[in-house]
Amino acid sequence: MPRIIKHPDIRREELLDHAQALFLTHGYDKASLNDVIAAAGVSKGAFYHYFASKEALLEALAERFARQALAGVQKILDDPDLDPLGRLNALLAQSRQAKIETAPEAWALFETLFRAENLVLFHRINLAASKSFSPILVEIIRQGVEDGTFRTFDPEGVADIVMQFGLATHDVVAKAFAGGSDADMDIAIQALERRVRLYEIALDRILGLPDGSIRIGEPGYVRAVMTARRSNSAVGAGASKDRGLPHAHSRRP
Amino acid sequence: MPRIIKHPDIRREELLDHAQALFLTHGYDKASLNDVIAAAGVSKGAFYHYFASKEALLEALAERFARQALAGVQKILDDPDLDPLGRLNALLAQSRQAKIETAPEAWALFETLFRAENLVLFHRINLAASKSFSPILVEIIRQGVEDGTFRTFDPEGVADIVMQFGLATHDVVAKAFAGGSDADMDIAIQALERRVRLYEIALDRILGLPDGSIRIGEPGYVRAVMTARRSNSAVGAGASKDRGLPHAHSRRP
DNA sequence: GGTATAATAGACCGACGGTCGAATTCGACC
DNA sequence: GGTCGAATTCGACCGTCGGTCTATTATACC
Repeated sequence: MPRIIKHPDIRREELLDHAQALFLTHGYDKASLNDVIAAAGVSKGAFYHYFASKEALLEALAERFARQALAGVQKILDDPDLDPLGRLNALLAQSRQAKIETAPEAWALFETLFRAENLVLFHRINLAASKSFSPILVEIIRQGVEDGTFRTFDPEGVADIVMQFGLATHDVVAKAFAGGSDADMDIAIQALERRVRLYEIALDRILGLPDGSIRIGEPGYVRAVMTARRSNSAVGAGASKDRGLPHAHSRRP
Repeated sequence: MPRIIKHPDIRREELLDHAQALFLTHGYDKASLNDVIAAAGVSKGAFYHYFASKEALLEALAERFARQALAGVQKILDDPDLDPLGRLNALLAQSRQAKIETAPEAWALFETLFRAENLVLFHRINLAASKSFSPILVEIIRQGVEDGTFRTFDPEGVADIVMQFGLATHDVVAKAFAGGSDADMDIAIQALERRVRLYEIALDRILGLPDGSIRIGEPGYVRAVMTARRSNSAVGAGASKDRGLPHAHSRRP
């Protein structure tokens, strides 16, 4: 076996890239370390030179996600023309945008794999993301309270609720995909639109705003997301039961 | 090894009991099947006679939890004298009561173990519990909307939010315990009381009720819970780093 | 008492995450 | 350009894991 040496940062990023792809498509638990190093074309020793454990790899991946997410909203945070409500709305809109664009691998194999297997992965990502976003949201809400836009006594608590709603949306979408037929799909889409509207109004009221102030997404955006994904997965994944892991040996179900 | 035969239902419950204790104290992932069968005094063969897999054991455990929780609120559901708001409040009060009383093992070893390791376990329990409780909450809210007590267009969504708040409280409590010193503790308690009040008001407003209608817990209940737990754990668990699993062999960290 | 079936035991399996010492390459300094 | 220590890479190896399998014993029923 020829020995290949790359710049440490490159190797590390490569490992993260392949790990991300495998974790998203097959789940953290089911994608083995051997899968990851095989995909990355690297030996065990090399892997453990960069990461202390499989867990540490997960941690690093979650951090990278959070960092990217934070970078994605930097423009909104820096915009001096936005008032707190405008900033909050921009943030929510960006967050839904990110849900569509990032991690297309996950969406591609959504129906069979999403829920149970990616639990751990998403929890870690959300944990890291929350840690980054919580202070930002808190500051926005605090400013809004100060200038009289928002009325609440607990900015931290409201920030948590905002993030909860974000996660819950993700959950509900996942549940809808798990459903199945196209007829179910249509019902699910309507339920989701309704849910988004509910979250908007709930936030309005929690923040003491007139109904209709908070806008998570334009009407119809759920349908746009879901139909887009559906056609993607029809092309890429098909109905194959084969998980297609790069294993030398088969694995029992 | 002498051969012991017990009534099947007894064995099954015993296995669930020991699994529950081990899963709660050490986490689903870190408590191995060998740990479980050693604690229960049963062979591998016997275990796999009752459960198809470790995963199935987790599933059964979650279902048992959900069943017990449901039984715990049956009186509230059957009470014909309660109006929707009274029933919802009674349910929320009972839920917080249950959080204190059930699973004392978990509370006893809270600070070191709770969060990361029980992720999977709690997710399954919550999944099972949600499946049981969701229709109940939906029906209560639906009735409240019908008789004009509540004002919302999405009972299912509101029910989800109620359950989310329940989970979030659990999360926030966990985070507080992870803290440490008694000084932190006091700050954490105040933060929690504030959070509970926020959830109350948030639900009031989401349901279109006057502020102060929803009562999750009397003022001071958070402190009561946390100080009670603290003295328990001081007696039972101490500061030992030894995890005390019934292993024949040591396990690397 | 025989016999089918449920229950139990535990040796065994392949895969897993992780460790380790040896081998190779790189960068800095002379 | 030779030398040397650190960084990097390799892959055989380890103990444990969840799970399978065969054998054996208890139980229920005829």
